[in-house]
Amino acid sequence: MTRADRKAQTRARILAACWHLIEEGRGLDSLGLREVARAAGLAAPSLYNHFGDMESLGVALLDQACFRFRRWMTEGRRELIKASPDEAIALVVARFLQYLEQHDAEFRLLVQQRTGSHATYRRRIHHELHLAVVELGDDIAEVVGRPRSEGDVDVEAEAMAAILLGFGIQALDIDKLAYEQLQKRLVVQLTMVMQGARFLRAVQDASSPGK
Amino acid sequence: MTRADRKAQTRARILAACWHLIEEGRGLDSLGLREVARAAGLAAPSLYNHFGDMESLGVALLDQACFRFRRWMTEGRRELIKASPDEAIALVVARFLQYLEQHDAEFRLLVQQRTGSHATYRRRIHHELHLAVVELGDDIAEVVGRPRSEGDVDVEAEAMAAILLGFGIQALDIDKLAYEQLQKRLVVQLTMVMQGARFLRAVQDASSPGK
DNA sequence: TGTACATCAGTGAACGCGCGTTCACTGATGTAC
DNA sequence: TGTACATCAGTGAACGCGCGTTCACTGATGTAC
Repeated sequence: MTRADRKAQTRARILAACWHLIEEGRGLDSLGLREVARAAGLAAPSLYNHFGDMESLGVALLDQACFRFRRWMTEGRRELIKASPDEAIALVVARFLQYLEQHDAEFRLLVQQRTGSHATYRRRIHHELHLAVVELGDDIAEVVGRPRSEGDVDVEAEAMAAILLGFGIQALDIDKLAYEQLQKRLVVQLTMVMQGARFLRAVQDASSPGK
Repeated sequence: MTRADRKAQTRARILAACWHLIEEGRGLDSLGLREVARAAGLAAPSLYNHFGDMESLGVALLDQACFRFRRWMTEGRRELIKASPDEAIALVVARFLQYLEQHDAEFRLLVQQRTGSHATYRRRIHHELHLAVVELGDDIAEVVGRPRSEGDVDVEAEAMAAILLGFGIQALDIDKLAYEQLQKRLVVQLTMVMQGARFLRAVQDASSPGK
């Protein structure tokens, strides 16, 4: 095993140690250098061989979280675009719920830092969420069989994303019973957006007929 | 001026100093005891005459923020319940935008701590937001002229609240131009929810006719 | 293949600093008689 | 109203602690000849 391999391995061990701490409920802001080093089985100064400072460690963690989130949501796209509108909502919800169950620490980190004190982190997350919204908009355009004219599907996708995020944030703090009730409401709320968007498109078509 | 008055005054000065720091972009987690004392013109240990520890200072700040938010949103209710559905959305949006412009530091604190590491803070904020959602649900029930049966207006209100909060969070980080574009989308998104909810009520009435 | 040298991941000790909190004390305000 | 005492908001000094970061150093790995 080459030296570069060992280094990459140590770096991965550091990040894994961070995720372990985060899964125990810690936030990015409260992760201490020595604490991370200890959890990774290293002396404190060794971290500087892998990250210039604590901030770039934070960036690395957020990049991981963003990447995994988007990959997770895009992996379901193939089934999505074949579905009917109602099925599509069920698919998106199911996929998102799975994500929350399997990656709740990452999700918590994302929504925490989305409103955190660190502008660099915030911007990165906003950017990634925006990309996710656009992709969801693409899928909606497919499902309803429309070209994505004037970005109006993005408006619909953004509303759905806000509802999904709001649900996820609430889900971080509730027990299983409340969770299942909330879940039913989530589907209803997304259906409201979908039906409302359909209504608005119909109104728009009526006012400017013949394309 | 009595001694109790002086004490209350000092307490208010401490809280005001905190808000001043928060308005400069600071978060609750990074507010230091000495820093707050300095900003309030006090020696550090004096804070302990007013707050048992830093956590209860945080609670006091969040209580202020929650109280002002709810008061702000409920003060507009009188006009709201006389409005038509479309007017109602415009009124809610206008009121919320005013709140954001005039209390953006408080709003930032609320959404930060809603997902923060401090469970006490989170629960308090969830509770207050839930009350605000219920009140919005009451107003919706008035506007659409329905009894609030089975809490379905709450589902609608919750969706709208999620969209409003999502907007507010994005608004914390964008320039004026993007803000105005986002604002138009906000109205459209809330309209989607409203129309979608109306559609779902119609479906429900059709499937169980005669009450 | 063997040797001399360069690289560099990891280390232990130390830096200055601010953290939240405690303590004994001061002195003005309030209270009892 | 005057006096003796109690209360208590505010203070300066000190507590132990962990923070992020720097530095000179070690020793194994990699490289050039």
